[in-house]
Amino acid sequence: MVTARDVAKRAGVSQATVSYVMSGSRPISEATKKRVRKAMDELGYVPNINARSLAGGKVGVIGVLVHMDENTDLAELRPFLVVIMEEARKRGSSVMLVPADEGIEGLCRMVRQGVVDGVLVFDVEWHDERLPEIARLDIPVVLVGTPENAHGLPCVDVDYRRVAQMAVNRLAERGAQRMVLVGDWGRSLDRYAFAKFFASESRVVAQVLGMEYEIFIPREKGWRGIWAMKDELKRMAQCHGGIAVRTPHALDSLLQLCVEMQIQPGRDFSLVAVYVDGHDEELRVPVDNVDPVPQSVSKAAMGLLFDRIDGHKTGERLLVSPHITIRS
Amino acid sequence: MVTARDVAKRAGVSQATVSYVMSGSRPISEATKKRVRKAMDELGYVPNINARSLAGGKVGVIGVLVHMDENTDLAELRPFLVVIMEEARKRGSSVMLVPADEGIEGLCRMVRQGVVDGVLVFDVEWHDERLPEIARLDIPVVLVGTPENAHGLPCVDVDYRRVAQMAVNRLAERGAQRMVLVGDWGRSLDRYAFAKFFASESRVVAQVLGMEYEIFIPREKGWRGIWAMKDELKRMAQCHGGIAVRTPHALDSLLQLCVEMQIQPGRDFSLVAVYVDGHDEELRVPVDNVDPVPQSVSKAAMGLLFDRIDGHKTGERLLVSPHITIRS
DNA sequence: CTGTTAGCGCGTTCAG
DNA sequence: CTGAACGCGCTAACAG
Repeated sequence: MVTARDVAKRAGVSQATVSYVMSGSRPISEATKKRVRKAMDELGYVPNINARSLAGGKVGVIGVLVHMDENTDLAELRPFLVVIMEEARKRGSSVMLVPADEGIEGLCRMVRQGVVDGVLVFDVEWHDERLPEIARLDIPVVLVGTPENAHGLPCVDVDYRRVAQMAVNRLAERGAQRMVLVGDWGRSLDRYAFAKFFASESRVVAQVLGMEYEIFIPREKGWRGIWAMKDELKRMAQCHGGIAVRTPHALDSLLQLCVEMQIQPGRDFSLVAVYVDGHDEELRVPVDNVDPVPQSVSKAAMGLLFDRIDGHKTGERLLVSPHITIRS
Repeated sequence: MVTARDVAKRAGVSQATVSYVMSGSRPISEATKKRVRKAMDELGYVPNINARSLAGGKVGVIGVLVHMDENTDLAELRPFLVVIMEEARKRGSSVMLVPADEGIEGLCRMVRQGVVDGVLVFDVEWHDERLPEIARLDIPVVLVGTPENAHGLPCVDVDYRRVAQMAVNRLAERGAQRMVLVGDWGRSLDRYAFAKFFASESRVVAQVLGMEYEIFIPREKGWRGIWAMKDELKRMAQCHGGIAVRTPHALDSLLQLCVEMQIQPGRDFSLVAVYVDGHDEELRVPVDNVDPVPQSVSKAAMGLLFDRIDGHKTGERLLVSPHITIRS
């Protein structure tokens, strides 16, 4: 293993100088900097992360706390993860997945072991019992999502109110007098802020616009849950109502149901769904969508996290604007 | 931070003794062991991973090299990841995702930095140019997949030949005289061993059983690619042929096409798909499936990896048996 | 501007 | 069976 001492020897400086060249925490003359850099290159030097962290430096690892059980859809996590890893790499860090299913002991252990510089917390619930403990951890943390009480932790989320507004407005534009919101199986509306406020805000907007408003929560997982919407769908087709779908899975099933019932979204009723741009390629028909911009959300979250890690206490709360695409 | 020295002080022993109690690398009397353990619990002691690794121990981190770009389906990775993290946790390790899209420099850096004890390599291609370099890394590595030349690295994979045999046999059982293999968009058949051998072996089996054999590779992503099978599907319904589908995505689209064309799988033609048990809940109709048992594969891979990490050089190659479920 | 030195927390000798 | 002492590679405070 090539150590900093080897580099120092080769560059004819002290080992500490090598360290300062890397961290920049002390002014070093251009000449020596260049010599040291050259020596590093020639020897293929890579600083040992463990030694660095032991001596009080950064580890270069970001922890990402996520659910990983059978019911979670890792596909939804993908756009977040892609950006997170990209941003991490830009700053010379790596990403570590921390499963959240067995409580946060794992997280606590990792933090106390000194494996991570900071943590991004996903799947933050509206009433999230983990937060007090996480807040006590005393390392940089950013929540992705919105809890009722953040316990002083910074949050980043998509502006769920605007998501709802955009969706409902679109249905109204298309002339719907009546709308149904299709939720997600197995998750109570009150569990996550996004679902909660999407529902409440869309109800408000619908009311303001004089639309009838209904919520449909599938009682079963997958296709069967949506199948139960059959009658509702027929009704929507008769009155040319509007349907707002909150998850890609539900949308897929709904579209299948439409084919089966020979009902055509866009013609027989209006349809808006919340899904990430790009998912439309999987769809058989164009469906207007509000993109919850996971890329922007995670980018913002990483920005905040690295600010914290670097010692700057910046903003506490960030709401990212979604955007809508008309495809029908 | 609670250190081993603190524990030692409280237990009335030396720091070294604490270390020995943990590693078991030297016999310690039951009495002192108990005292030390108690002190650890009372203080909430967690050994510092960085110090441990610096002193020559393990880091407790497993790297997982995966593709993370727009085209990869993270959902397919989930069953693997779930088991990997479970197995890692059982052995007191954590899991680190290493993106493979920008080459393996990232991996090399991490290994030399000493961040990981071992690496699991996913998305191993048949001709994989990364392998020589990975082999030179000189840390425990296990490949998940099958390359033409493993460069001495151990591999774990599902027995793709048996997958093909099971699928084709099932179609034959159902009386199909003609079969079509539906592949995956955007990936050449020769890129991954699984696709390659699934195709070649199913062709062989079909031939032996006297079936006509055809391969269909979608030319476009998502729904549109499968749409092009329209005529073929009609033909299959006429002669009651069989279709074997290699990916869940293609299966979903195919089922939609069936609804649209009022063709019923199981009645009008026979259908077998490769998908993980559990995905059937998302399906509108029951479809026989060969489960490529990602759980078993990753469990085996982790077993091999930890053997390597612990210094035992065990088996070089492991093929895990798939299993078929008749649902129609 | 640079060199010297003292730890960081743990594993592992070597004396007892 | 135990305890003191050394060193892993690096950062940061202290001296020039």
